[in-house]
Amino acid sequence: MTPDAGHPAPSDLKRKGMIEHVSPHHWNALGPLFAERHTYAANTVISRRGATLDHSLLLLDGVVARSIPRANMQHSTFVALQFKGDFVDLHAFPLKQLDHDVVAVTAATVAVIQHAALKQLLDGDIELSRMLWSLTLVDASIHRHWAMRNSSMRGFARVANFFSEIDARLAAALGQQQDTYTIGITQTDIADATGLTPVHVNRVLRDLREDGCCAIASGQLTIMDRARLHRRGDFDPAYLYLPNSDAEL
Amino acid sequence: MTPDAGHPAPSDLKRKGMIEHVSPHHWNALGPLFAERHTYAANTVISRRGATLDHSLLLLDGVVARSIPRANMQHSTFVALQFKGDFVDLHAFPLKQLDHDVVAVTAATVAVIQHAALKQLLDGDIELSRMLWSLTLVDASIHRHWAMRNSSMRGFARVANFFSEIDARLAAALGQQQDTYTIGITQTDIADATGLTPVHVNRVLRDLREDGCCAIASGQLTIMDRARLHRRGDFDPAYLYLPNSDAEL
DNA sequence: CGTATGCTTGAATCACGTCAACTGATGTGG
DNA sequence: CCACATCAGTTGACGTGATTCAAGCATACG
Repeated sequence: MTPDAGHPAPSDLKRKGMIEHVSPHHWNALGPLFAERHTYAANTVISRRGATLDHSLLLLDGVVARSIPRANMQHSTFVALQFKGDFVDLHAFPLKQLDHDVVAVTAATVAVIQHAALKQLLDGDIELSRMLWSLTLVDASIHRHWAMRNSSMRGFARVANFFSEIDARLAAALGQQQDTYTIGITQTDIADATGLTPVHVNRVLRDLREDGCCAIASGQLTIMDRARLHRRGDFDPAYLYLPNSDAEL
Repeated sequence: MTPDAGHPAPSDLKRKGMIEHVSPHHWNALGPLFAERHTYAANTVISRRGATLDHSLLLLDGVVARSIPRANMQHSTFVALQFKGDFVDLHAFPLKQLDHDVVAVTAATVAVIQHAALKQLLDGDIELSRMLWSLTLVDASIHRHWAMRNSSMRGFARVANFFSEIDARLAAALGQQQDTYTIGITQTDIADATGLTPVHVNRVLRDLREDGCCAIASGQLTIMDRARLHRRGDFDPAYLYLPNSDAEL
């Protein structure tokens, strides 16, 4: 119960973003378990579908995608994007087996936690266990939203909604809303995430720009008119269960 | 540690389907907590998006959908389907707030567990907690697959893959693979689940029938050629993490 | 009976995919 | 340094998968 006492986490480990679902007190216990750091270049595979993992990753910087390769290969679909402060593959702790690839979309640095160490901590801490459970459930909620978005929204609204989500999540990760974010994703990445072709994404981006919603150039996302963007994308952030947010569902 | 001793669960509570992820031993403790039963008529709402729940449901019979209503209303998208043996909204235990509607697609009967009772049990049982965590993670894996399917597969393959999943999950729920299942869903339901229009679903169903894959009539799904269906739908069941399955990812 | 619901089909339209060519920026090796 | 390759982005022309609108036909039901 001693607040903010004990071993301080390494300086690069900020309790910012989705990880805030873990209370400061519990973070004191969890943070120090992230012993290693790793850096991956853009467009490299971090873990492969089917691999058995004995560790999980907390994303410190960059963008990581969970990607399901299609049978024909060549092309794969992103089923989730992770930003700083996100657990990338916490679900591998209970499940062990990955059902998707984990790839670094941009250069990315992660902190590694061994499942053995995590298990030891969680075995004695039912509250923290439930916080981490909740973290994976927020992921699931986002998955549901992605399924909805890519199933039932047309290109224009779809991409608008996608950028609305990125805006909201990056704002949470950085601690404040901004008008421009440096994310470094390409139009092909957006295509993989939205289920459109790169060519069509390009046209939709032009439409969004001309409509005054947002613009993206060389990996820089600029929100030109947030309210308008949300309207176009029919966006309601409730499903993100943002920490420190009093938004009602 | 006493195997299969203690309070027997009510006779309608079978440990069959996804709930098999809970070990028989733990099921002895969990089963009896499902005190009530409820029955819902087809096309009725069980819980609304945004509601705060103090209980969760185990589906005993029928089909239940998790549905995200679109802004225009009128139309909604299914982001998950639940069959017998599935927890419908276990994620409401840690999260409390629902991010989607829960609707009975066919007549459905559920068993109710109060979160208070569940918490009391889980606070003292870290193993069972982790099993239930895993259950929700399998849900998440299925969500990811739905996102992939509805994002990047064309109508024909999409519906073929959808039926492949239903086949595999119902086989697990019933304890054995069958060539025909009585599920009672309409073509409109299939449209909501696959992100196609009911008219197009109708045409795709004709194609699947004429191709010799499968047929669906008055709620009866008939698998005509499973291998062919899987090939057409590019189906690999690994993502379902089926209990008692030694399938590799 | 009439009305509602689910299924089926045709014709027109449109959103999106495909193919292809071209640009500009960056990088590399001879 | 230039020749060349590579990759992200852009745009045009064209084809097609899917939506939309519409009509018709069943079966079930009050």
